[in-house]
Amino acid sequence: MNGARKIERVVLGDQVYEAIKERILDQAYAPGEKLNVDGLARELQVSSTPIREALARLVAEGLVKAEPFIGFATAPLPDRRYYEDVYSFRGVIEPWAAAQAARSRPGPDVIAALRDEVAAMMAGEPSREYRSHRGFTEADDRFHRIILQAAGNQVALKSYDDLRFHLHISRLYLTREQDVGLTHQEHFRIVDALEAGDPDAAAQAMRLHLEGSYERLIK
Amino acid sequence: MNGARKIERVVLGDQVYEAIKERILDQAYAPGEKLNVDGLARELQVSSTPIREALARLVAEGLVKAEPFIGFATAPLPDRRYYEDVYSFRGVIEPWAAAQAARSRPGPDVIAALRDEVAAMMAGEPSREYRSHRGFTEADDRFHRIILQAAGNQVALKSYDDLRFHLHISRLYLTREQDVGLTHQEHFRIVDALEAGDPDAAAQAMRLHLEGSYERLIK
DNA sequence: CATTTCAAAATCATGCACGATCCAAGATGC
DNA sequence: GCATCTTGGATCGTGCATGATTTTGAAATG
Repeated sequence: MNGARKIERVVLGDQVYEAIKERILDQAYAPGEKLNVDGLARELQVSSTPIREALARLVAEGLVKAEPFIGFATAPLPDRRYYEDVYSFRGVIEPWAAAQAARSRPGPDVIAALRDEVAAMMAGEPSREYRSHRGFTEADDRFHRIILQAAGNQVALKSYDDLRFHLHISRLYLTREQDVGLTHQEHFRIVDALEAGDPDAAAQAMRLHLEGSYERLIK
Repeated sequence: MNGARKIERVVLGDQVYEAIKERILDQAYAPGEKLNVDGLARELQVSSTPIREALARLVAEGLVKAEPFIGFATAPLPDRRYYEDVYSFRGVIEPWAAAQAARSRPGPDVIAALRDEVAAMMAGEPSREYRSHRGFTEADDRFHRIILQAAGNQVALKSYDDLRFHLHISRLYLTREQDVGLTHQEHFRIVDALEAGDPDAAAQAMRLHLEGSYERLIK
């Protein structure tokens, strides 16, 4: 027929979910801060049911913790050990994904999308202001996600998505000015290897990038 | 003070969650079957609120799909492509995890636990009956999980847990009598390599086991 | 006077019943 | 036979009741 636009049926719970999620990612709440259901209901002008549904979903995503008969609270800031584990895990998955992506000979659209994200990261003004940091980390996030997507393994992609939000929170705090240049170089090498369709080079470039990221994170 | 026993706080939503989850894993519902909220509420003698909360959690775990204003339904049976992706992913994570576990020199308690699970799989009578198949797959599941745990990476462990339920469903259907012996041999080799603390042998044994599992699954 | 104890009230999470809204299917009309 | 309308049934959201938790505040003790 035609490319009919889908009538987006809006469920209240979804909107509440997005609203609360954005607040958490924006650091509007301190880590571990208690989330009052009735209070959120009043603030967002809805009943408590959609709030609870949204919070339940956030619990499943790991952004919120729930204690029976006590309530919800934002997830505590992960400890150093957790970041170790995250980067070990990424150090296994992402080089493999980069190799898979290179093997599948990514089309020019994928390469262009990756270069766009790198450009977006470079376009961010060197500033300590919050917004630009957020733009940087979001572009970096999308960069890595595009590669996972190009690898064509939906299970790996989903497992990466589960980590994204946690990383996002930490990276908001930890992006440093002097490290930006190194990050760009590493990203360029990855894109080049993907464009060349060289699996080994792509895996190696990704490995170096993640090791570099981790070094910059923990120092 | 003392080793006070924890007062198990019972939230209705948790019990409903466990009840529905067990039903799904027991194949009480066909894949894709619609889940009526009011019906479940009547069956389980509770209101619709705990039902919806439980279903929301199951949606987040991927066992249930939700469509706005239409309702909940059990997740459709994954297609062949999905299993391909799962085993590719496991083929990356689990050999690495086995190597990590071997490197950390697992204690005799871990080795004993692994041998227990292998014994549990062998103890299952050769039968087509449902219960024994279930026992087999659950022991196999625990076997792999113990190794992920011994690797000491909580991120990898969580990502494996996300796959378990889906695998559980498929394996219920697909365990074959003549394949059991091969599985045992592969498991033994893995345990031996772990006990010897040989990372390369452990990774290789795990790789062979997963390749074998996949071959047996798709034929 | 400072500190602990204990009870009562306020606060909040949880569960339930009801009304509103929306989708699906059968009936009606042309 | 096809389009439209209506009815049935289910989902979604609200308000309220209940029970658990936490805090407040006053009395009692060292």
